[in-house]
Amino acid sequence: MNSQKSVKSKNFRSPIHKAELNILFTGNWLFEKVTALLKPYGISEQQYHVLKILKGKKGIPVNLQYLNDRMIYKMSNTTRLVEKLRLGEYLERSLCEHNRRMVEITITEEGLELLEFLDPLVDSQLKSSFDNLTRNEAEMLSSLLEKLRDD
Amino acid sequence: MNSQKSVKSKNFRSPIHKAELNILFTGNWLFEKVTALLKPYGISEQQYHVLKILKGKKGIPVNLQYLNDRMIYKMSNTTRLVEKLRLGEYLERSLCEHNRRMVEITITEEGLELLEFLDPLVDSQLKSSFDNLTRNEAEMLSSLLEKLRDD
DNA sequence: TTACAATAATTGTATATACATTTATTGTCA
DNA sequence: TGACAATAAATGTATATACAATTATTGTAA
Repeated sequence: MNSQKSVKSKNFRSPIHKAELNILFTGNWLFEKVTALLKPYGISEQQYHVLKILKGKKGIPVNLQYLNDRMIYKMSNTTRLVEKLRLGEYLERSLCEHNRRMVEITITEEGLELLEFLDPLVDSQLKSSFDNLTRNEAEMLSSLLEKLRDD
Repeated sequence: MNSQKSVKSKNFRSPIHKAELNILFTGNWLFEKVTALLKPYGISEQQYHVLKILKGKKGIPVNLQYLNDRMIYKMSNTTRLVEKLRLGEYLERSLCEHNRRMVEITITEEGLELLEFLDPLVDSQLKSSFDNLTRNEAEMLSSLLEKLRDD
């Protein structure tokens, strides 16, 4: 197995190389934790993320691009990912009447109920994952990462 | 397309949720950059990473577990990933005589030459990706991420 | 020494993902 | 209006990944 808790390499060529590996490792570390937590409920991290976005829209329909722009990983999955959630009846998808190239996606009551059950589990796991950081440190982490990605 | 440059959500439930998304987005953002850079040369980020590890060992053979422990993503790929690099003659794999359950993996001259060509490309891209951060900020980022993952 | 547990790697299989191509619809301008 | 570009989503296909099961080898204890 591969617990991914430490970056094993010791002698980095530069702080940049070290930071890069730390970001990649930590991202995967967090992703695996949430994935493992959701697995028994037959839902992937990506699917959970989509439901959260839909819930955030409070019933206002969104199209595929809107979801795709907010996904952590890439396009083309989104069509199939949404289809899987639809088969589970966690969301509904219909043609947009004003522009029939687009679809209108909304979360269902079942989807909201699933989130009501899953959210406390995910939140408490996330909280314990971040146990080592203060609120302030988490904020500093965010601002460094945002500064890094800034144009 | 999905440029992944910004975390779109504005109203986070907590600094922890915000930091989590920032880590995942930034990790993927960096991963995609390196992947795209390496793609024309027919080598994946993961394969590049394996070659870097082997080069770091300076000829001392390693087994699959050693590689796997240092990979960003998971096991079982490692066998096949190494096999692909072997087919490209970038590494050699042989049975360990002292313990024939294990394999001994070393980088070849071709592998080293490939790195000599790719490293400057990857390094300069990484440098420009981190252009927004000072050396100090990159170090702070690493220490925050290491503190986060710490047991 | 032999049976059985532990270890290292491989293989099978289902699912996920990336990328290019295609289909359907709408916008636009000659 | 009609031709063509642009847009939104779906589809085909190759590759990557996750996970379980299997194979081969070694360690160990009765």
